[in-house]
Amino acid sequence: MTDVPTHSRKRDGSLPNALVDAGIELLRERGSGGLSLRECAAKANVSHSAPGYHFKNLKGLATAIATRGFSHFVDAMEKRCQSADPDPRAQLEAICQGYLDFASGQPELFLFIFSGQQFDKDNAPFEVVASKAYAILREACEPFVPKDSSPEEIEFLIWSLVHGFAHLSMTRKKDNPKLGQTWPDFDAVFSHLFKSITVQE
Amino acid sequence: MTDVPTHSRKRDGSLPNALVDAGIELLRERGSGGLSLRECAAKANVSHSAPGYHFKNLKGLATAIATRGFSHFVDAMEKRCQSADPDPRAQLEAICQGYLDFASGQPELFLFIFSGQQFDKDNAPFEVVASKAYAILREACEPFVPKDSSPEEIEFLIWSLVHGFAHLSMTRKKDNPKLGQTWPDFDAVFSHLFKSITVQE
DNA sequence: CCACGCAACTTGACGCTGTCAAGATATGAC
DNA sequence: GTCATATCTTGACAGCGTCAAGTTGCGTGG
Repeated sequence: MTDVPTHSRKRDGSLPNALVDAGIELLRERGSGGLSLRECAAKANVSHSAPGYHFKNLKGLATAIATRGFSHFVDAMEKRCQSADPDPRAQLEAICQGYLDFASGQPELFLFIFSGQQFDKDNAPFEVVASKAYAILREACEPFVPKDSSPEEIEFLIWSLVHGFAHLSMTRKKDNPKLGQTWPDFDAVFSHLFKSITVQE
Repeated sequence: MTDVPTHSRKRDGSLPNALVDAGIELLRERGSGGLSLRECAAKANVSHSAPGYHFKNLKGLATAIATRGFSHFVDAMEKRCQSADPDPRAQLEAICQGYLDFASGQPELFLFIFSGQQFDKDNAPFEVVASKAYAILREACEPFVPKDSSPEEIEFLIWSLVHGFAHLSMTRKKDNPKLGQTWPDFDAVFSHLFKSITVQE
C-alpha cells in the first residue's frame, strides 16, 4: 500500500522543469485546453498544490511552458540556418523551413504559444525568448527590404505567409487528419512569393 | 426577495440562441479560455444545467458558437464582395478586406474559431458554414490559377497570407495594445504579393 | 373544460479544477 | 547537533462539467 513514498522527490530545484515537461506532455495528449496544475503535479509525483509554490498561477505555468515553446521555436530556425547556404534567399528559406519544422514537430506546443491566450508579460525569460524569435525573422528579411519602404512591410509579408501556412496546416490537419494528402507543398506555395521579392543590392 | 421568478423565461425555443449570445459575450469579456456553461446559463437567466439539455456538452455549445462565428465571417466577406468591382483582383481584395474586417471587428470570436480546438465534426450546420467560408475564398482565387498548377497553390498562398496577417495582428495586439501604431497596413503588405500573381488569360 | 403526455426546464449530487492557509520535512549553515 | 528556511504536503473552499431524478407548463385529445 506504499503507493508513493512521502517526499520521494529530492529537493534539488528540478521540480519547475519537471512540471513544464509534464505540462508539455499533457498538451500533446489533450490539446491546449487540457492543461491542469493538478495533473502536472501528479505526473511529476508531487502533491496537488506543489506547483503553486513555484508558479503563482496556472497562467504562471502556462508562461513557463510557452517560454520553452519559444525556445524550441528559436532552436528550430537556427538549426536550419546553420546548415544552409549564407546566401540571403537560402537563409530566408531556412527560417521558413525551421518555422514549419517546429509547427509540424510539436503542433500542440506551436498552437499553444500562438493561441492568443495571455501570458505573464512581466516574466523576463519569456519576453527575452519571444522577442528573439522575432529578431531572427527580422534579420533574415533585412536584405530584401527596398530602400524606400519600411522593413515591416517585408517582414509581415514573410511572417504572415509562413505563420498562416503553419497555423492553417496545424488547425486543419487536426480537424481532418486525412486531409494531409491534398495539402500543397510549402515550396510550391512560397515559390510564388519569392518571385515578388528580390535582394536589394 | 423575488430574485428571479421561477421559470421567468418563456419556453419559445429561444434559449439555444440566447446561450450562444451569452457565450460570445463571455468570449469578449474573458477570452477563449473563459467560456463556461454555468456562466452562460446565468447570463441567460436559466439554471446551471439548462444548457445541457440543448447542447450535449461544453463542446456542443462551443460548436454552436463557432457556427455563428463562421457565419459572421462569411457575411463579412460577402458584404465586401458585393460593394466591390466585379474585376477578379478587386474581388480578391474584397475577400481579404472582409477577412480582416471580421478579425478586427470580433477578435475573440476570430481567435476562437481558429483556436485549433476540436468542434463537433458531426454537427451539420457547422460543417456547412465552415466549408462555405473556404468555398468563397476558393472561388475568388480561381481566376488566378495558372493552367499548369493545382488551384491549392494559389489558394494557400492567399489564404495563408491573409490568415497569417489577421492571426498575428490579433494575437500580438492582444499581447501589446500599444503596438497598433507601428503595424504595417494590409494594403502595403499585400501589394508585394499581388505583383506575383496575375489573372490567367 | 379537463386530463394527460411530453418537451423544457430545475434541483441536487458527484468528482474534477485552481487557489489559499496552515502544517510538516529535509537540507544547508553554524 | 540544532536551527532556519526553502520546499513541499494536507486540508479546505468555491466554481466547474456532467449526469440522474424531479418539476413545470404547454399542447393535444377527449
